[in-house]
Amino acid sequence: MPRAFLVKRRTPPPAARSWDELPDEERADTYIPDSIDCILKYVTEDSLSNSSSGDPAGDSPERGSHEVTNTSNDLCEDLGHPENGGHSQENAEEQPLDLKRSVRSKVKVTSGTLNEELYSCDICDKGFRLQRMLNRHLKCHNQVKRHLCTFCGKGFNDTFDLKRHVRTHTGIRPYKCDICNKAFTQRCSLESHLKKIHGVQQGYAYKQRRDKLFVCEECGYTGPSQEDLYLHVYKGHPGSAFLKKTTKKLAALLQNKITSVLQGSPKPEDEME
DNA sequence: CTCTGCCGCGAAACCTAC
DNA sequence: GTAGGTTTCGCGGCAGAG
Repeated sequence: MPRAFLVKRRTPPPAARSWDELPDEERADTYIPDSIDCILKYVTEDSLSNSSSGDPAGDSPERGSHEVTNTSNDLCEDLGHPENGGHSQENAEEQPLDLKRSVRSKVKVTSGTLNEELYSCDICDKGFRLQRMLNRHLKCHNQVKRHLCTFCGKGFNDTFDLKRHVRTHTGIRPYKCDICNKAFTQRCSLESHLKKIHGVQQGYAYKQRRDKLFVCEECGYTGPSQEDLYLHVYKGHPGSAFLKKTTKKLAALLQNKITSVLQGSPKPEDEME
């Protein structure tokens, strides 16, 4: 197996990804990047303060994403400058590579009948069965990327795309091979690995949903249920945005169970306020 | 009903061994 | 240069929340 998969070297960030030097089996399930604070600080102080075209009203430091007005190409150009996006000179040399990625275009041929597609995109003529699908598709053509990576400044249209991307910075790899302990950031990577390396064929139908994996983006902990994850975050990361985002109804439901589990354990600090 | 988070699929890019 | 496995990400579809 090529060692590149154990020690990633493609795009080292300004602050070294020390966690990437660990073997997968050591970092797979619970992995806390110890330099995450310095990275966030670096980005916050250097890039955000210098981006005069930013969104000062909407950028809370606690937010995982930011409203941005960069175009994707503009963004790539900006990232080439150390003062805008936190890239070092070393990374600036790799910028052509990033640029290639950013302009990568995909021509995806979607199977299915076009006869029932009543809503078509004026820009690319792609057709959709539902208006809301067209509305969502139009975001793809929108130059404004709503969700900005706090590590590298790259923008995404989708929060999940950002969340998935951030794992490349944090080193969190929730999907672990039971056979060789190698870990992956995405499920399809694990399934591809299982199929090619171990010859394990997944027994799922096309597009069949797998069991949801509940991942703590703070440390990489994975739980079998939302309740389990909530309990983990509640105890281990009381200041996590995850707790704030959990709906009140669900939180109340989980809180009752957690209370019975903890049986009088002290509340987290921010809950005490 | 709309919005949005999450998911899987697919493909380009990447990396190392040979 | 090529092969083969991995990484990364764009995007359509689905489903739950509001």
